[in-house]
Amino acid sequence: MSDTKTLYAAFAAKIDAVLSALEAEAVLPPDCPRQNVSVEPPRDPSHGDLATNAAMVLAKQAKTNPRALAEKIVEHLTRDPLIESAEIAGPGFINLRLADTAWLEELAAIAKLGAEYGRSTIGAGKRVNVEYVSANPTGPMHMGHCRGAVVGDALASLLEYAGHDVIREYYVNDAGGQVDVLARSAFLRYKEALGHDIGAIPEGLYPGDYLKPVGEALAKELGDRFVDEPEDEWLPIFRAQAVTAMMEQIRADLALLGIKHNVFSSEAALQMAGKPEQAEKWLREHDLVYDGVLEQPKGKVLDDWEPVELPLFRSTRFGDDQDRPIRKSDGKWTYFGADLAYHMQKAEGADELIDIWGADHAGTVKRIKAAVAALSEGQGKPIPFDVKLVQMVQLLRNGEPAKMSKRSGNFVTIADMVEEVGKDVVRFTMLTRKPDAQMDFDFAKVVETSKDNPVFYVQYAHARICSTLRKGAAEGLEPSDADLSGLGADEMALIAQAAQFPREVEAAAKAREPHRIAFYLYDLASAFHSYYNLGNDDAQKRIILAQDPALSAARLFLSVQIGQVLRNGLALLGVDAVEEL
RNA sequence: GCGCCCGUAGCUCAGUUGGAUAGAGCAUCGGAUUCCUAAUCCGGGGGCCACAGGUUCGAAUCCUGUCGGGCGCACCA
Repeated sequence: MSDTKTLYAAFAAKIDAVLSALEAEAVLPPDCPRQNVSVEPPRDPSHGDLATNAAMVLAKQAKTNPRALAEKIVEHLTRDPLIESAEIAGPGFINLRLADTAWLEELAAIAKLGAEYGRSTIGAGKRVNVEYVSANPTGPMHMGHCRGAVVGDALASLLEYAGHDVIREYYVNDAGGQVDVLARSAFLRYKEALGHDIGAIPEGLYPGDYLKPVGEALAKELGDRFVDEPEDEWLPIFRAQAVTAMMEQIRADLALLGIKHNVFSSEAALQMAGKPEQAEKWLREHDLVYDGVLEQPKGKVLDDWEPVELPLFRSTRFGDDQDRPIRKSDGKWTYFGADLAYHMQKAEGADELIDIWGADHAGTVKRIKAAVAALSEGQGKPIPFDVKLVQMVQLLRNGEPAKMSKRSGNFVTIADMVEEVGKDVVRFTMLTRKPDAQMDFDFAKVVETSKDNPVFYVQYAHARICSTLRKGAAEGLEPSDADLSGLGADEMALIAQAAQFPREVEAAAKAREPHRIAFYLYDLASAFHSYYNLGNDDAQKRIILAQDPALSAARLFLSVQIGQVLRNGLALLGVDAVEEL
């Protein structure tokens, strides 16, 4: 698809071609490494539209100084009609200024590609499994899950847009002790629904009201026959029912944020299928699991410490502090033991794995990465595996930290949040900082100063474009590219900003950092607002000019394309591109 | 005590994976609406990129150490 190659990629290719020509002329030695050669828009716009460091990087190999080499490169570049000027600056940068036709070609590309403008093929043929949220099915989604959910969803969309085949997966922890606690809590609510006085919810059980409907449903379905039965009789039934109910709740909560997974994997099913046993067997055969006794951790006093022999994974071989148990002393799997088998299961259906975890699990990254590396390499299919940590969100309400513990039953749910400030605000805010830095989310502040929220700024730019088009149509002016000759420097600058979108998509996808798209959209919106406001100082610069229909049509055409890029970016973030505010 | 993450304007944060004179928003000061949405725009002031070394043509970015904040540290998930 060379005809749809985006502008920055095309110019990078041109410079590459020049370097090849110089190799042919023996100015450069053959096959000299070029991976450090960059072609990017310079930070300072006065340096031109594009800059390359090629001369500085390659001067040594050419056995000359950067400026001398730069002159040779410039000589070639100036032959290109799309390059208006090429100047050598500073220590040896080559600054290029592009001809208007180059920008107008890009504008045409946006018009032609529409929603596909920005889509990349860098991930073609790669199937990536992104696992995110994976909250325990013990209650509604709360703010502690929110950031990882939004970041994971946006990352999945971004990778898809960059050409990957993406699996959006949720791991359901329906096999551990927490879901037994859930079942016991549901049992109490069941008795309550049948008219028994249950008093206060005992310490250690989930006190939240959200289990009341679950208890009522159980009472309706099962009647009173389990009320006086021993736990063994009812626990599996109550557990299954409660987990199902919680997962329905969680799916509904995620839907409020516009999040949908396509695979839900059950930990219980994984264990039923004997996957952890298979993994253990293989690990033991390769001396990666052995029976041993852990030492008491230093720096922490444990009253109830007892040395026990457990099957341990040799994670210390991979830089971990301690070897890690894969089974508990009762013979059941630890979370880690099941999790490593789960990762092997995911690896069977993907070329690459990404997990989005909360930073409170940072301490477990080494062991799981070690296990995946050991198993996948040992089984002949080394698999790239990345754990992205999202840092804690400190949620404040009226200046006071809000509790976010499920056990307390006193938490701010995602449903509350979306109802109060809206999906778009929640999503955009979570994506307007890099995920590995802590953030404060002051509830009251977001509500009060919502007009200062960047999401409105970007949406306003889009809405403004829509309203301008409506206004134009009312005056009989329609966007058209029939005559773009009236477009000048102001318009070219705006196109240049839009033209960066494909680069940003690729850079963000490579770095697995969806927040970059949010910042880019802010910049693009800002460029459009500036452009729009030129018309306030100089009436000739307004988009709609009744006395000049050709120029109006061209400017409206430009506006349509800017709106398109805004829509494409907002779609990646899962934020609506509204037509009116 | 150990491991991981972070430290950039008064505040909240970006910084194109090592590039040129470090940028936005809020706050502050000063301007722009008989005119396409002023939820916007233009301009001023504000910096030892926590600190100290190192790597190189070049460091906020990479390495080492120190200080400060967060998270975690047996068979909980």
